[in-house]
Amino acid sequence: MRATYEALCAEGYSDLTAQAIADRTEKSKAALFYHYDSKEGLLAAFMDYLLEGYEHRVALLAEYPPAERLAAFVEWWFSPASDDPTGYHTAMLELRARAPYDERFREKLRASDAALRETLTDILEDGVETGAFQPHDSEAVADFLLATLDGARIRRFTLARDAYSDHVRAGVVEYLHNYVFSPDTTYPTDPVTFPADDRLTGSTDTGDGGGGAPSADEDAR
Amino acid sequence: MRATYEALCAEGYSDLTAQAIADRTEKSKAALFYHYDSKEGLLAAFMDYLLEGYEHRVALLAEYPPAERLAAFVEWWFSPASDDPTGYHTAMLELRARAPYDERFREKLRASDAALRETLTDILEDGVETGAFQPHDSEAVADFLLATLDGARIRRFTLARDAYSDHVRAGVVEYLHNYVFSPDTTYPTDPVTFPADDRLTGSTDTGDGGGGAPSADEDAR
Amino acid sequence: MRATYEALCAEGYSDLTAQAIADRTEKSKAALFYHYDSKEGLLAAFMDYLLEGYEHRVALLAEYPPAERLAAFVEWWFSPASDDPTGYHTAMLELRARAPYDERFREKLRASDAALRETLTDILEDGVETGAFQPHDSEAVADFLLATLDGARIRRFTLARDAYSDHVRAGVVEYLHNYVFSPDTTYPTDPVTFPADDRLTGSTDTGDGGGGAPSADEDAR
Amino acid sequence: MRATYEALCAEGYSDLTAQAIADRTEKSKAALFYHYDSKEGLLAAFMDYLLEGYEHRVALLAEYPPAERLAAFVEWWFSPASDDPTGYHTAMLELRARAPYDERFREKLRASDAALRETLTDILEDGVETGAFQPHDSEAVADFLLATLDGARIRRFTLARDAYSDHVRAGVVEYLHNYVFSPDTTYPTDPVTFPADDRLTGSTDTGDGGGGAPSADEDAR
DNA sequence: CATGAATGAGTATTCATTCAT
DNA sequence: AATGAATGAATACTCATTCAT
Repeated sequence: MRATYEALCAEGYSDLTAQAIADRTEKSKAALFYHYDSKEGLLAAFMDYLLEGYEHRVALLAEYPPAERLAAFVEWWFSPASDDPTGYHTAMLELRARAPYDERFREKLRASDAALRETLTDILEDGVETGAFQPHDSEAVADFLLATLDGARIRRFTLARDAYSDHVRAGVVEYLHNYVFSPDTTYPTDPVTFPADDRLTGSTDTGDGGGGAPSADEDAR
Repeated sequence: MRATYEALCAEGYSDLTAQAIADRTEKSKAALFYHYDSKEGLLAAFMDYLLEGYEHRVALLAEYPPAERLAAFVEWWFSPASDDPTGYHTAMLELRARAPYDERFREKLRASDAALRETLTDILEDGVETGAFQPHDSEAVADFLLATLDGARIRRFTLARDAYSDHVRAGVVEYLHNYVFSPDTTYPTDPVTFPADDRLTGSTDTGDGGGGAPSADEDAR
Repeated sequence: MRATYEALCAEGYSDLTAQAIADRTEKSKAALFYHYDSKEGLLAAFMDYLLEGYEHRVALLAEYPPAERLAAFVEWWFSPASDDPTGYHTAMLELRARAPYDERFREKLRASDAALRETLTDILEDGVETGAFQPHDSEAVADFLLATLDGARIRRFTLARDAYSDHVRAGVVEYLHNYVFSPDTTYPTDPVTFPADDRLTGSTDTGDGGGGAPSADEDAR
Repeated sequence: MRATYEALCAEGYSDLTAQAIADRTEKSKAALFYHYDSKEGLLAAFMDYLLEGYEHRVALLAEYPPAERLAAFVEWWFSPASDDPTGYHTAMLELRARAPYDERFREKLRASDAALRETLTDILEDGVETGAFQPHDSEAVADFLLATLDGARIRRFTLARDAYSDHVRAGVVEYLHNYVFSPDTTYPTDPVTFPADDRLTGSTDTGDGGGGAPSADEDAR
């Protein structure tokens, strides 16, 4: 899985070869095909692996108050990828772009999207319950936020124009204050960091989160 | 160019072969390489072609009042692609995803993005001038809107979940009323249609707009 | 051996993989190589196994009168394979075709051929002794008959033209009457059935013959 | 076609690789796939090529009297292959053995078989007309003869026991005298040689026939 | 005995690109 | 300007065989 991750970052999806993955392993290319039925099968497994990781990481935030969690989630999309900024997200974008042609990927992508939406709606509903958020249609808000955050991230790394991000972040914060937060709730200036997937990053630790290379595609890695 | 468009729609970017393009031409594959230095060069030319088309089409809207133009622009992103919904957008997304690996594409993409932003800021500033819009930071608004619209479209066709779009559109309209429109401006219920690129669609004409398969990537086709 | 037989029927010789054989076993593929030095070695053993079976089955006919045995032998070649008509014979034909390239197979094939010829010459000589057959060169007759019968069977299943068989059978019967049978001997209308190899068929028994899927290649299975 | 022939002789069918064919060409392996859609397609074309050759060669015999032609045909099956005795026939046998698995081959094989049968029935009927042959069922005789001749040839080269051939030939001649020839017709001692396919043999010439490597499978090369 | 894991050496096929004509 | 033919370099996937356990 890790070799797959690294190869994906380095080569991108469409240039990804079985050899490139094997090269990042101690095993041979043939070993890959012994364990997975095909390159696609391997990638499907990889997507499952990412999703599992995402769900685990989200769970780590459960204790925090809704506003804090929401901010952590939002900031996560804007955080500069540490290791391989373009690499991973680009690869993931290619993968998303291939989904329409591949049944298997489409499913995985949907599952990841569902996970992201659920994360958001959970937070939003929690907030309403605790009174931190005003009553609202959590599904609608989640969809709007995801579109904006997803679009912002994609644009950031495909256009390599970090400047855009500030405008979008400001817009999002404003939106939240206007439609989501209760009058006395404010957007946390320095929220918890959304935990990174430390199975993929060279050496992370932390317990409170860690920086990592946050990001969430439909794949919600 | 048209053959390229069709091949791209039919095969997707990563499956696109020089042969597939030539097959949609009266000439041979070798002729492609006589006129373009490489497959990438051909695609770069195609992106230029799209951009030209976009600029021409935007110009057609110049006469309309700002609110009308803004609504036309917004709706354009949500319009269901008539001909080949997935095909074209998917291909374009793949292409965008490849940009980080290709200098040439990156440039084209930036140019397209600039064109889109300029379209928006032009409209926004026009609106402020005519009083239809309240004073605001047009660059910030443009960036926020583009992120949201782009994200919404990408998510629509990669996840094939049309439902999302309504939530996003509603959010955008709300946003416009809150931050852009003057108190007495309202979002046009049935705005002009953003003109389609009739060089690529079977046979369009119109002057007022035409239906077409609107869409605008960073590529602003 | 049985797994080998089944795999051979199902896959044909040239598509036969060690895995396919192992799959029809309770053991692993590696176990195959523990017991046999190579795939070819396994097949060589299989050919021995077939030959043994053949010899055992021929012995069961010893009691019958020569004309009866001869007819049983002849009819055997024309009998429609019950289970897997094409499968087995085809596989065997492939195997025979590979013989020229493999010393080991060639030997086995010769042994099988020798067994077949001996069966025939035994019958023919018995018949001369008992007076049922006229004096003749049993070796020559055996060779002629085997060529005809072998050719007929091969043509039947490679061309899938059952019609041919009747012409050949008629020709053979005529030949026998002319050159082999004594004036008062006639070709038995309903001779004993040549015994099938009940180690390979689902569950046969019989002593008097049994139906089975008779056939005899040079391999004389 | 010639490279295919040579590769087939040298490697056999199941070991036949595209590379092996290309190696016998001045072109590259890729060139093979430029001209043929697949290895199988190439072989299918090869079989057509053989059939064409066969038909052309048969035509060359048209002038000879029936008995002469019949003997030429019969002897052809017994003629020792000059160039590559085992090679070619073996390869063809493998190919025949693969036919049950391949629609395309099956068709070609049937066509070849039909050509062989027609050759025989034509000769037989001609003979009856000219009075050289007694009246008989030419289809039945053709089927019987083909089975015997085909079986004889297959057995000869898979068992490498030339001795058998004499017995079979004698049987065939006897059969012909008994069932086909008119009382005053005799089997020509030294008939015309069935023409070889000089497109495949290194350097043939002759006009009367030439020795070549006669043989006729269902493939009737 | 048995096996899960692993692999080296293939194999057909693809494709952007070239080039003689 | 155009092309049919050709190709080198890849690429996913296969398989008989090995081996540590």
